[in-house]
Amino acid sequence: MDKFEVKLDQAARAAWMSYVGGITQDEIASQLGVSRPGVQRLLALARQEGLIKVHIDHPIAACMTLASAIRERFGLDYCDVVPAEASAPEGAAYYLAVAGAERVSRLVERSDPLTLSLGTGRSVRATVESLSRIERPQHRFVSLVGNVARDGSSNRYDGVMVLADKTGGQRFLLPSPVVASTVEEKASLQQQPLFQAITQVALEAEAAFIGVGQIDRQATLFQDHFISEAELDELLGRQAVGELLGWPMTADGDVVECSITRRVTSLPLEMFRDQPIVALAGGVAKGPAILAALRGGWLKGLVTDQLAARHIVEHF
Amino acid sequence: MDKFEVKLDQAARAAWMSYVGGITQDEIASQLGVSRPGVQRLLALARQEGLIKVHIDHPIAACMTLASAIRERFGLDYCDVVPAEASAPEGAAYYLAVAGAERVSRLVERSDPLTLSLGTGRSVRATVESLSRIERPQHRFVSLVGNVARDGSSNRYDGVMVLADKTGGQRFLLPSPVVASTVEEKASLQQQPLFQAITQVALEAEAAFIGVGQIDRQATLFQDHFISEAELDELLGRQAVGELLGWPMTADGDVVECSITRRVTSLPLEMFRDQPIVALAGGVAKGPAILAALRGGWLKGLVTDQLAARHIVEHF
DNA sequence: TCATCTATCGATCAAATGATCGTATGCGGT
DNA sequence: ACCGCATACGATCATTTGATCGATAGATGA
Repeated sequence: MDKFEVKLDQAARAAWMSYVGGITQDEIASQLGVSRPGVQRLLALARQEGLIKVHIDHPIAACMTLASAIRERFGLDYCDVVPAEASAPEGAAYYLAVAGAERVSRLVERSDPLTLSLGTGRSVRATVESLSRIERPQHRFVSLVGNVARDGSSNRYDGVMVLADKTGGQRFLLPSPVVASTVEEKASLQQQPLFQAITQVALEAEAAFIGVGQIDRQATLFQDHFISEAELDELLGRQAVGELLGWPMTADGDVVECSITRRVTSLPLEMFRDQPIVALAGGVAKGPAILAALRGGWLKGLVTDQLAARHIVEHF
Repeated sequence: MDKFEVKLDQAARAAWMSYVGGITQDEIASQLGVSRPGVQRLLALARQEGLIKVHIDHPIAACMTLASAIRERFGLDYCDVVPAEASAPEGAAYYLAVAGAERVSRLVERSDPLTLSLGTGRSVRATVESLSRIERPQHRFVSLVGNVARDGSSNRYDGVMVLADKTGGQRFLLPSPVVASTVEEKASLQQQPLFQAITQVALEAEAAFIGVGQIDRQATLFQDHFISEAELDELLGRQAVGELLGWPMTADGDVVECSITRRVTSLPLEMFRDQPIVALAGGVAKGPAILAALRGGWLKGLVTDQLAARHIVEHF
C-alpha cells in the first residue's frame, strides 16, 4: 500500500497546484511529469479521499448548506434560506420578503400571461410589498384563502390586492371567511358561481405562494379570530402543528379531519398536488409547521430563514 | 455601500454553489437569475475578496506553500520541497534524493544527446544513486568540482561516475583537488589541455545539479580536508555562510574574495550565469547557505526539504 | 511458459469555463 | 434637459476541463 501513499502524495500536490495555485492541468501535468488525464485522475482521487476542504468565508455559507440539505431531503425545486439577523428580528422578516419577492418577480416579470395564486399571512404580504411596480395587465392573481373575517369585514390589503395594484393585473378574491360558521354555510358558499369561477382560475395558476401557519396560542388563525379558543384547543388535541391555507395538519403533514376542517372554505390542498406550491415562512416558531408541510410533500419550493431551516434539518 | 453587501452575498452564494455544491455556472446563473458571465464576475469577486478558502488536508500542502513562495520570490524555474520526516531524519534525505532523481531523470530519459554537469556532496550522490538504470550512451556527464582529495586520492564514487555507470554515458572528471595548495598549482592545473577540454564540455551542459555547502565546523569542505581549520576560520571571519562548487559566499550570495578563493579550482560561478543551476540540499543547517545561494541569484532550480524551506521563507 | 485478465494509461470529444468585445444603461455635470 | 462619462451587462470565442473509449503493459493462474 506504499504505492497508494505515493499516489496520494501526488494527488495532494496536484490538488494544491490546481486549487491553491490556480495552475492549469496542462501545466500541472508537465510539472508532475504525467499526462493531463493523469492529473485529472489525481484530482478525482484527491476529491474522493476528502483531501480538499473548501470553506466559504461568509455568513451566507451556512444558509446555503441548510438550503441544500432541505432541497435534497424533500425534493424541492428550490429552497432559499436567508440569514437570521440576531440583532434585529425584523431584519430577517425583511430578508425573507426580499428573497420571496425575488422568486415572485421571476414569474411576474415575464410578458406571457400568467396566473398566480396567493395565500395569506404576514410573509406573503411582506413579500408582495417588496416587489417593485411593473406593468403587467395581462397577469391574473387569485387568492386561495377567504379574505373575510368572522365579523364580515374584508381584508382590504390582501396580497392579491397589493399585487394587482402593483402590476395592473386582474384580481380574483375568494368572497368567504377562512372558516365558515357551519358546514351548511360552507356548502352554500361553494355553490356560488363566483366561488366556482375563482376555483377554476386558481386551478390554472402556475404557482402558489402561500404562508405556513403554526398551531398554538400565537397562531394567526386564532389571533385573527378565524377560529375560537375552543377550536384551537380541539386542533391541539388532534396533534395539529401547522396549517396551509387554513388546513391544519399533523407533524407528518397529514391534514387533520375534524369539525373545523369540515368548515374550512379554502381550496382543498389535494387540488394542488400537481401545482408548485411555494411556502414563504420563517422564524423558529414556524419550524415545526414548515417541517410538517414538507413531510406532507405539499411544497415544491420554500423560502425560509436560518432559524426555521436549522430546526428543520435538526428534525429530519 | 449597501449595494456592495448584496453583491457579496450573491458572490458567496455563487461560490458556495460552484465550489461546495459542484453546480455548473449555467445552473447557478438560472438559480440566481443572472447571466452566466454575471456568475463569473461574482465568482471572481468572491475570489478577490478572499471569501473562498481552500485547504488541502495533507502534509504535502505545507511543502507546496513553501515551494511556491520560494519559487516566486527568487524567480526559479522550479522548486520542490519534500516533507521533513520528524521521526526519521534520514527519511528526509531519502525523499530529497528521490525528488532530485525525478528532476534528473526527466532530462536523462530523453533520447537526444544530453550534457549534464554535476557538483559534489552527499545530496548529489544520493540523488544519482536513486536513479534507475537506463541505457543512454549518447549522454555526457561532467563534474564541476575537482574530485581529488588533498592526499591525492581520487573519489571513485563521484556522482558523475555513478551516473555514467547507470546510463553508459561518457564521463568527464576534473583532475584536480577542490582547492589547490597554491595559486601557482591552480594556474598550472588550469593550463592543462584536459582541464580546458572538460571546461568546454561543462559549458555545453544543459543543466547543473549541485550541492550547497554550509560553512561551519560541519562543513563538508572542512570535514573532508579540502580546507584546513585555519582556512575555515578565515572564511568564517569573512562572513562566509555557504559555498557552491567550493566558492564561498556571504549571506547576500556574493562570492568571498580571499586566499582560499584564489586557489579554488572549480569552474567559476559566473560561467554559469546563463546555465540552469539546480541545487539539491536540505536540512535546517543548510538553510542559511541555500538562502545565500538564492540571494545571489545563482540558482534556477531548487530541491530541498521542509526544514530548510521554512528557514528560507522566514528569512526572506 | 503462455494465455488471459485486469488495471492503468493516453487519445479524442463534448461540456464547461474564462476572457474579450461591443452595447446599453444609468448617473452626474453643465 | 441634454450630453458625456463610467460602469455594468450580455453575446461570442478561445481555453480549460471532464469523460469515454480503445490500447497496452503487467500480473496471475493454469
